[in-house]
Amino acid sequence: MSRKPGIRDVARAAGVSVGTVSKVLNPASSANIRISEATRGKVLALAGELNYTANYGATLLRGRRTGTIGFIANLPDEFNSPVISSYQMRILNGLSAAAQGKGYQILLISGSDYSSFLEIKRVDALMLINFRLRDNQKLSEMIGMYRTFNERCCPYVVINNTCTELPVPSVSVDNVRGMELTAAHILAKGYESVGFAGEITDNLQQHHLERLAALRKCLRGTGTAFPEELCMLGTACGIPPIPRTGAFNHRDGLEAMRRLAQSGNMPRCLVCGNDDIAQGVICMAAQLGIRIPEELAVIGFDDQTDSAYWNPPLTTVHQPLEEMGCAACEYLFEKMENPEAFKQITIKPTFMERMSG
Amino acid sequence: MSRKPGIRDVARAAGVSVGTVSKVLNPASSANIRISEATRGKVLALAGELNYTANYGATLLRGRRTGTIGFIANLPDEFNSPVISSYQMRILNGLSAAAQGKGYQILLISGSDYSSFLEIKRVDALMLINFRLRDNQKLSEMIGMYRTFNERCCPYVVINNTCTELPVPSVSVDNVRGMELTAAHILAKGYESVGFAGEITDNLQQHHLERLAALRKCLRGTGTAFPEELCMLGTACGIPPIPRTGAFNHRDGLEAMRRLAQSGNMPRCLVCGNDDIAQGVICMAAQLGIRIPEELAVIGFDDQTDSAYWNPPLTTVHQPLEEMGCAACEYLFEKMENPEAFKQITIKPTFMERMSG
DNA sequence: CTGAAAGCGCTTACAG
DNA sequence: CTGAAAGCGCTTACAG
Repeated sequence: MSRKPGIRDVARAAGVSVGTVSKVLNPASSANIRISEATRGKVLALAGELNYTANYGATLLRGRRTGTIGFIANLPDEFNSPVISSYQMRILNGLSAAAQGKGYQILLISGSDYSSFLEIKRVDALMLINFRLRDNQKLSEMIGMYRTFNERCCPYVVINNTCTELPVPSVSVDNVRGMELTAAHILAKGYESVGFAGEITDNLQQHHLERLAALRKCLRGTGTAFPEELCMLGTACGIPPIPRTGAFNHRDGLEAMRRLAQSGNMPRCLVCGNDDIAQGVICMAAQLGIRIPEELAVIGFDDQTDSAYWNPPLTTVHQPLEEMGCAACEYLFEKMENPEAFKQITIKPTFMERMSG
Repeated sequence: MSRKPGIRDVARAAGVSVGTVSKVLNPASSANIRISEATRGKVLALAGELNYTANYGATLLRGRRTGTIGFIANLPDEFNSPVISSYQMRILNGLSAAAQGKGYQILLISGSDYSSFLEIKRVDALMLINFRLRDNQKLSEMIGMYRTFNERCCPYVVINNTCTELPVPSVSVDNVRGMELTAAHILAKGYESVGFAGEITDNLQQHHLERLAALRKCLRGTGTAFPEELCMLGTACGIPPIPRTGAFNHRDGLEAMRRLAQSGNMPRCLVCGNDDIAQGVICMAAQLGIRIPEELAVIGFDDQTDSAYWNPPLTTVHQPLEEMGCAACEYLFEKMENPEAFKQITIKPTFMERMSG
């Protein structure tokens, strides 16, 4: 129950000054300072014996390294939920693995004033996941923050973002490439008609829009039918908006599938905005007695950790989120060394052909 | 690019002393101190204008609140992976929601020396997820740590743990209750024979063992067959151990199902140690042409966030992990107020009847 | 090679 | 009601 030992306890026990103890324990910052082996040994031994570890607050106040990276786990207000899903988790896992190697820990930041964490020196760097919605209420606020970060050379990085207003250090998946792979697969399989299932909501994620546009471009002139009425996303498709629950989209897939079946105009292949939607689609198809892949091919996007074990195993575009988290973390470390470093990293997805399409 | 303003900048701008600024900005700790409205207003205005926020290191060094809760995300060495899965994520989401209300953030701690984070005052409290394996190499180490924590009245809490050696503050799911609900369902459905699919490995999780034992007890004397040879877990079942990949168990389900089918001795109902295993089981059943639930009923445990959207939607025991994370967090807050507080909370699971069994 | 001392940016008794 | 001053536990020039 005794107080945790401080540096002066170690100093007293070793019969040296606190300054000497500090020098022994921080060899890096006192590289040009020589300490006798005898003293060093004594101090190290006593520090170990007393189980001494430096007070975090004092270290912070003097040094500059917090040893922590901030991870912004917030979802947009529209999502109406504090819950993070497997998408963020996979990025987090990549970040975590890279950070661990350098002795860094992750601070999960919630609340809106992210930038203050950097300012008050509670974290050394910031990783933000950007859910870009078609209509982003907070865009100007975010841009202001990015601008300040850029001016001050703050180490930050944004995952899956593109920002036309100013250059933002980022790690992003190549949506166009993902759709090229998907289109190539569709053509190889010879599916004669294609539909798309995205988020059924007014303010959907830009990613779904980008993927749809890229797929449309790839399929143009190939003879594959890809009509507007087979694209179930947004609100123009006639399905009432589906309230967001966290970062989950299963219900969007359920409803898209139901509507498609009702319409009697079913594509041969349904490309989904993400795996969640594909899961909803498959679930509803089973209820409706539509066989996958014999009657309907289903293709996802993301490749969640368990997509290979679905019934049927999902054919999908693998978004290497773990790698992306890892690459983002390495960029952050580089930026801490060299504040001028600026990168926009694009990661190529791969195509996972499995059973669903 | 100018330096971040400090308390003395605010003091200078407002024409008062730093002490006064501090008092204005920390009304709680200076409750019995009166400050004139004029001064207060001036200080507040200037602080806002300069965008002042207290330096974290200095605050820590003086105060005692770090405003952060440590979350131990480590998996046992056997898991051979730094990856956290949706199980931990759900607990984290519960913790996060509760912490947010009090302005606390979560520090994801990896590495082995958790206790030092508490000692050096880098976190105010610690939440540990305990993966209890049948043979826990680190048990004595953990017990030593728990003992120290208990002696010092440290705020810590363990999720899903029971420790016979000493009392540990905890939040745990009631496995027995979960199996009572499962058995009641089996009897109501009239399934004449039952099997069990758990982890196929030497050193499996205690939870699977407990659930199996509880189910056995519940089914005894009911006329429902529950023979040893239909229990696919551990290594006695004859399946070669399946290497762990993170916290995922899909392959265990795959193999259990394959073996059961090969043996020609298929139960009418297969209870699974968790949802991952159930997913593997369903996936393999589909490949083998075994219809669920007509030929084989499958029941899981956990109720993952997407289990309701599986094909078929999974009948499973809902483990309220979010609530558990939340309850654990509230206990932690209580413990910070009152170091003597000691709780062992048991949470009752509920049964989710869906389509798979 | 080692120690005494200043100071990081705050908070908090203690005076007035 | 406000200020001057000590001190939280370290690190780091600066002497010696």
